[in-house]
Parts: sequence; structure tokens; C-alpha cells
Amino acid sequence: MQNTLLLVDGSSYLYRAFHAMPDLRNPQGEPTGAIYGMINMLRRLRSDYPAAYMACVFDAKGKTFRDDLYPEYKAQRAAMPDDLRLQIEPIHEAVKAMGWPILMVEGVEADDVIGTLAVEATARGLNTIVSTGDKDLAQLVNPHVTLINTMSNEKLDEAGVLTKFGVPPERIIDYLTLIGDTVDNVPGVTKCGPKTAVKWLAEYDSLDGVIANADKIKGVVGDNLRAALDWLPQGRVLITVKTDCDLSAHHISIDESLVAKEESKEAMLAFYKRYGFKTWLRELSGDATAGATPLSSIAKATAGSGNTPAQAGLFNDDGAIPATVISNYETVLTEAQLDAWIARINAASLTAVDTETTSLEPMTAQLVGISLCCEAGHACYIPVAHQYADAPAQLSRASVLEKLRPWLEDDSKAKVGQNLKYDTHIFANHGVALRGIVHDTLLESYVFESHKSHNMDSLALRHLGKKTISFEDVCGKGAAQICFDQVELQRATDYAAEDADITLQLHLAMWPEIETDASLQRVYHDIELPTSVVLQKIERNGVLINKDLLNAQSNEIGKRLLELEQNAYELAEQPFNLNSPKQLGEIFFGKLGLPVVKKTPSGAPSTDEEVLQKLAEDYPLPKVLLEYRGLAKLKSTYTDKLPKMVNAQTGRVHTNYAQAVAVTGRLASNDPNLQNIPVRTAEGRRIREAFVAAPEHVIISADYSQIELRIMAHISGDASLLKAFADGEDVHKATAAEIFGVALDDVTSEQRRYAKVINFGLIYGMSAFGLASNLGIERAAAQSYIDKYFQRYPGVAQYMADTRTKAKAHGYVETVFGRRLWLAEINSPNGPRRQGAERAAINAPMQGTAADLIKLAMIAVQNWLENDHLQSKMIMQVHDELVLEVPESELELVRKKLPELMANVAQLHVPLLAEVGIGKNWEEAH
DNA sequence: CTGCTAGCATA
DNA sequence: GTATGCTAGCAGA
Repeated sequence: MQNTLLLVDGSSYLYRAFHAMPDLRNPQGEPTGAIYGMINMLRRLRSDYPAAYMACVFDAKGKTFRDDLYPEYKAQRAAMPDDLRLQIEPIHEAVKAMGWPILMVEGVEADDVIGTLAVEATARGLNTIVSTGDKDLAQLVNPHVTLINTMSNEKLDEAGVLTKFGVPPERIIDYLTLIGDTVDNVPGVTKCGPKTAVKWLAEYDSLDGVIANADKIKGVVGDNLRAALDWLPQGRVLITVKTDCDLSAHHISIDESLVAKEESKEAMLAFYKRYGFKTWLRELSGDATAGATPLSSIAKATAGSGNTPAQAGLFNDDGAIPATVISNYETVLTEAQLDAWIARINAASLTAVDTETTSLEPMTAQLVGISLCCEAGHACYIPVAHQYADAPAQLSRASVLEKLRPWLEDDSKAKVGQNLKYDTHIFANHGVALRGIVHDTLLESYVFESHKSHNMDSLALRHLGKKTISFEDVCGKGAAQICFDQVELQRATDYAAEDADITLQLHLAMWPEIETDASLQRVYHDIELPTSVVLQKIERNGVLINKDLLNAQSNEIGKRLLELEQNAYELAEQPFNLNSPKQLGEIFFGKLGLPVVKKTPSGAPSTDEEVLQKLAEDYPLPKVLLEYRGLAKLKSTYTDKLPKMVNAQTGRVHTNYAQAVAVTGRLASNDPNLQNIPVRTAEGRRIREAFVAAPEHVIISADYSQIELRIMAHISGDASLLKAFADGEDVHKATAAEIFGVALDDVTSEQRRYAKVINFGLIYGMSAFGLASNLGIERAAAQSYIDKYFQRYPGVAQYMADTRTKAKAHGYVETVFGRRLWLAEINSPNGPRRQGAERAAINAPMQGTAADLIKLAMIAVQNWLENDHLQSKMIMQVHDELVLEVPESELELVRKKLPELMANVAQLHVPLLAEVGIGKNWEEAH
């Protein structure tokens, strides 16, 4: 770009590179992480943003005008860590060798140099790109100046600043002045954060406006503002980036001195050698072997590392596992090693497989390495994409996958893993179809002990008495977490090979428990294992989303929210954050003196929907809040979020179905959750219009009718209830006729509504108290309805009693298919907890059996689609509903067959019924 | 940056 | 009154 100036805020990146990188060292032990990060970043910038002029700007030593103005400036900042200070000089050296002009101006901060040059560039008709990790520089953005953050890949133009901060670039100074900057020790207004600052600036336009109207702002924050009035002008000067520094005095201007030079190969070679960057050295010198660690040293170092005997016998004295297992882990770096392992797994009766990847997102993560284990204690790790500074040469990902493909894709080669649904996605990301999944330790644990945790570290502790290396031990956590491809090979092998080893041992420990119990084995083998294969396909199919429609809805809702917000401010006679229950409570119950209806568990007055409904009868503000809450939820959770979750490659949303989290056997959906898309209100249902079918396809949805009540009829065997379903009656209406003692045809809609609430209450293990509060009636009246119900449906009463008894005696209840649902607190001495467990015990068999049924239906539907070579695809499961995307040519077929498969998936004492809907989108299909 | 609470969407 | 997951605000690092 001939008309572009590229400025890098070197000082801000120094810190970020230092903290983002692991503690890398060269052979001499000198720290090199920040150097590595910095070089990497500059290389990428130069290729991504070719510019006529460029410079890397650093802070110089010495005081600046800000120190004179405010001695406390940056006073709180901790001294630079030694390990970073040691890297400053080398970084300057590297930047120069790379051909970048460096600017360091004594007495002028890097920010001010950047600001001044950006203004000069604009005056000369140039566009400026500022690469920084510091939000303060957002104040410089205008049509000719853009910020980029290479660490987060974020790009901020004028619109971007407005979106990110809620104020335009010309208000950033005011905004930052109000908030203050804790890093530089510049105070703002106490308790004023981003939300409040945006609110004030929206109300009074500018900092000067806020200052002029300071007396109008109520509350503690208003007092804080008034206390800060004297300070704010000074704060503003500190926050403001100078754009008029006299750089000419330092002979700096945008001329040939800011034109990048060729990288000096000789200097870089010397530099890489000096600091031990072997991969780059190899790259630059064109010598493929330079610096590669000899294989033998790794093999030696790794074999036998972590030589702890596993104390398997401690917890499993059934002899399934040898009492001591000596771990012997191998890093596979050569063709010969790989061939030896392929021979082993081809001969093995069962092999544990595990993948290491670049992220936890199943659809986008890339393979970093594979571990295998077919004999407890003997495992290997095959790294294929580790790329830290001096990583040894590895076999390529493509070649390893091609060599392993015949085995991976062979249905007859038995595999076990921990959540292989994830690994299946990873292999699919590279064009390999994982087959032959015969066991999954995640599902074994889930079927065996639904209520316990199923992650590998806790499983290893529980079943093998072994403390494993955790992912966090290896990669750290939070912001400082590194990608697995940055992990040093020996450490990676210790961790990854152990995972495969432990997986195999876990299987050997848990399988006997399941194998010897016919019900558990059936649930595991006939339901959970095949379900996981189906789920992987559904996730991969994804759901097509109309982004434009959602964006339009977001805009529309956004406008309405602004109106409601203003409306609320007027009613409250002050601005406040409508999203903050705390602030809302202060206004409602403090300022306006509204009555407290109920309290939250932690004692604060509640402002939830029920309370607002009640208060809305007498006051105007709660009504506004109700509409605001409803719309804000739709916008933030759905219309804003879903478009962002669309996969760039497929144009679809790919949820993740968690198969082992819900203790009842249900699935859970996350990232995004597709099981809570609104349906009750008209406003909410519009979101379903954005769940669309591809061209020449339709959405077909089928849901089980009254599934849990039917299951209650089946399990309880209650004659009246069974008859109602057998006769195909409206079950709520039938219940109402029984309770109110009237003929079916005389049931009023009010009576039916009551009966419906009671039916749902029964499924949830309700009490008279709960029923009363739900129906808004006296407790005694509720109790008499319940008594009447149990009198009319004695089988149901018996079932409730039996369930409680069984739960207390065994600690678990069962579904119709024999799934065990454990109730940890069923015998708790704590009354409320125990009662909670009793209600859960009553609900669990119904919810759990429904979950079993739809899982069986999913397996049946997938089998049918595949056996008949149909193009139709399952794309969602919502507890009692299956959603398919169907080519128009298969519409009639699916419309007929889908509900049949669902209804006939099991023969209960009641008929099962599935109802079908068809449309161009999910809303129409209902 | 992390963990907590409040609130709310679904079956 | 059962079972989930997600967002925003906020307090304490």
C-alpha cells in the first residue's frame, strides 16, 4: 500500500508478548519468550499490512511532561520483571536486523509519537494503521486511522470503536477520563466503569457536559463524580495522546527514514544462533537438519519418565489391572517408530486413542499430536505440529494421518477413548473418518455413576488411585494458557501418552462393572455408544442460520431498548443501568419506595419477572422494565450471539451436545445452546424464523406428545391414566374431569388449565405449597386438589411412594430401560436438601426414560437415513423433539416415516405419539 | 482475570 | 416443584 503508514506500539507489545509466551529459554538459560513473540508479530504484520512507511515505536528512558504534571503517573506500576528487561536490548537488535525503522524519543512517550505521526500522515493524505494492544489509542481513530491488535486479531475503525466502547473515537478521551486508568495510576470517578461512563456521555454528550450537569446525577456515583470535579481536567490531559509533539527537533518525519529495509539475513542468522531459535535458523539457512535434537536423546529422556507405579490394586482388588504398571512412554519422531506402532495397533484387540489439538472447539481445532496405547503402561505420542522455538523435526501431520488412515477408518479395529466424539471431529477436520469405536470411558463412567464427575483426572483418581498430569499443569490456565503446539515434546509426551494409557486402564477398571450388569450394559451398549456416533454427525451437519434476519432483528430490538431506557430514566428521574438488578433495587425499594414482594436467597429484594408483574399492577416503571428485560435477553443471548457462532467455513451453527452432564440421562447443548431457543412469546418465536432450510430443502420437526405423562402412566400402571391415553383423550381435560367431578364435555378452560398445572407439578414431584404458589391459591385448596388427584389416580400415588422408598433404600432410581439415576442427597440429614432429592427422585425416572426413548429414536432415524441412502439430515435434538433438514424430494417420505420410527421405538403400556411440522424454517415447522 | 449472584431461555 | 446453559453486573484480586 503506497499510501499507508504502519506504526507499531512496541512498548505495549513488549509486555503483552512477555506475558503471552511461556518461559522460553535458550541453551544458555537466557529468557527468550518476549523476543520470540515480538519477532513473530512483526513478521506477520509486515506480510499482512504492506506499507510504504513503517516504524516500531518504543518508550525512551526519562521523564515526560506527564510526570511533571502528575508525579504519581505510573507510580503504581511494578518494576519491569528482570526476565523482560533482559530481552529489551535483544528485541531492539532483532527489530533493526529485520529492517524495521525504530523510533525512541527521549522525553516523549511512544503513544505521543504515534499520535503525532498519525496526524502528520493524515495531513499528507496517507492512511495510518496503528498496531497496539492498548485501548487508549482508540482516541486516534478516524476515517484515515485504524487500530489493529495482532494478539487478538481485532481491527478497530470508527464503527469498531463505537461498537466496542459504546462511544465514538472523539469521545474516547472523555470516556477514559471518567473511568480512569489503574495501570498508569490515573484516577477517574470512583465506581464509574464503562457502563456508567457510556450512560453519562449519552445523556450529556461530553465530559464537559457531564461536569456541567454533575449536580443532577444522584446516588453514590453522583457524589463520587462531584468529588472528582477538580481532578477531571487534569486527568483528561494525562489521558489525551499528544498529536503535536515537535518531532522535527529530533529529525523525525515521514520520509525515507521510515521506509523499511530488507531484512539482513546475515544479522538474523547470527541473532537466531545467539538466542537459540533453531527452527528459524533452519528455515533461514535452508538446512533441514540444523539444530534437530538427536532422536536418541529424546527417546532416552522420555522412556521411563514419570516412573511411578500406578496403585491400581488399591481401589480395584478384582485383579483386572496389574498392581504395578510401569509407564513407558515413547515420542514417535521417525517413520520406523511409527511403523512399529502401526504393527502393534493392528495386532491389538483394543487400542486407546487420544488427540491433542489447538483448541477445544471441535469444528475448528487442528490436530497437534496423536497418542496410542494397547497395553497398560506402554503408550506413545506422535507429535505432528508442535512449533515452539526449537522444536525437533516431527513427522508431518499429513503423512502420519495417511499412514494411520487404514487403521483409523477400519470398523474392525477396536478403539477406546475418553469422549471420542470430540476426537472424531478432529480427525474429520483433516478428512479422516474415525470408525470402530467400541468403548468410551466417558460414557462408561456416566452409565456407571451418573452423578459423579467424568473428567479423566478425577476418574483416574477414583478408579486407579492415580494422580495424572492435568492439562493446566502443562499449558497453564486463563489468559496465560498456551496452545498445546507450544508444549515441549518431552513434556507433551508425558501428558499425552499418559492420557491414552490411563484411558485404557480406566476401561479395564470400569468395564467389568458394566459388563456384569445386564441393564447397565444395555444402556451403555444399545443407547449411549450409538448415540455418541449419531450426535457427532448431527453436530457436524449443523444448522443453517439466516444471519441477515437476526442482525435486522438485533437492530430493531436495539432501537426499542433505547426508547425503553429513556422512558425508564424519566420514570426514575435519573439514569441507571437497567441490566443491574442491584441498581434497579436501589431505585425501586430505596428511591421510589416500592413494596418488597420477595427476597433473593442472599437477602436482597428480588426484582425478577414475578415481582415486576406484581408491581406493574400499581406502578409504571416495572412495566417498562418487563419489556426491557424480555427484549434485552432476546438481543444479548440470541439475535446478537447466534450470528457470531456461525462457522465461517460451513455457514452453519454447530452446537456441542454434552452427553454426560445431565444426571437424568438427557443431553445438554452448548456453544451455542440450541435447546433454549425461545418459543413461548411471539417476539421470541421470530428467532426461530432464522433457523432455515437450505434451498430446495424443508425443515421437518417431530416432537413426542405428552411424553413424560405417558411414561408416568406406563410406570405407575394407573388404570385411569392408561385408559385416557389409550383412548386418545386430551389428558389435561381428562384429568380436570376427574378432579372436578364433571363430564369430559363440561370441562371449562379454567378447569383444564388447573389440571395442566397439576399434571406438570406431579412430574416435578410437587408439594401443596408449590402448587398453591403456582396457581395463586390457598395451600389448603391446593392440598385438596392433590388429594383428589391421588384418590382418582391411586396408581400414581402408589408410584410416588414406591419411588421415594426405592431411592432411599438404594440411593438411586431407574428408568424403564434400566439407567441408574443416583440421588446423592436422598438420605441427607439436611431437611431441605433431602426433600429436594426426593423431588428429583420422582422426576428422574420420567425425565430419564424420555431421554432414553429419544436417544433410541435418534439411533433408529440415523440408521434408516443411512441404510436407505437418503439425503435428509438430523440437525437438532431438543429433549422431546427431533429436527431434520430434508430435500423437497424426500419430504413425503420423511413426513410419514419419522413419526412412525419415533412412536415405535419401544412398546410401552401406552401408545407413543409424535407430531410432525413442516416449513421453510423452524418456526413454520411447529 | 476469576468466581459469584441474579435473572431467564428451553423441555 | 424437575433438568439444563448463558448473559450481565459486580466484587475481590
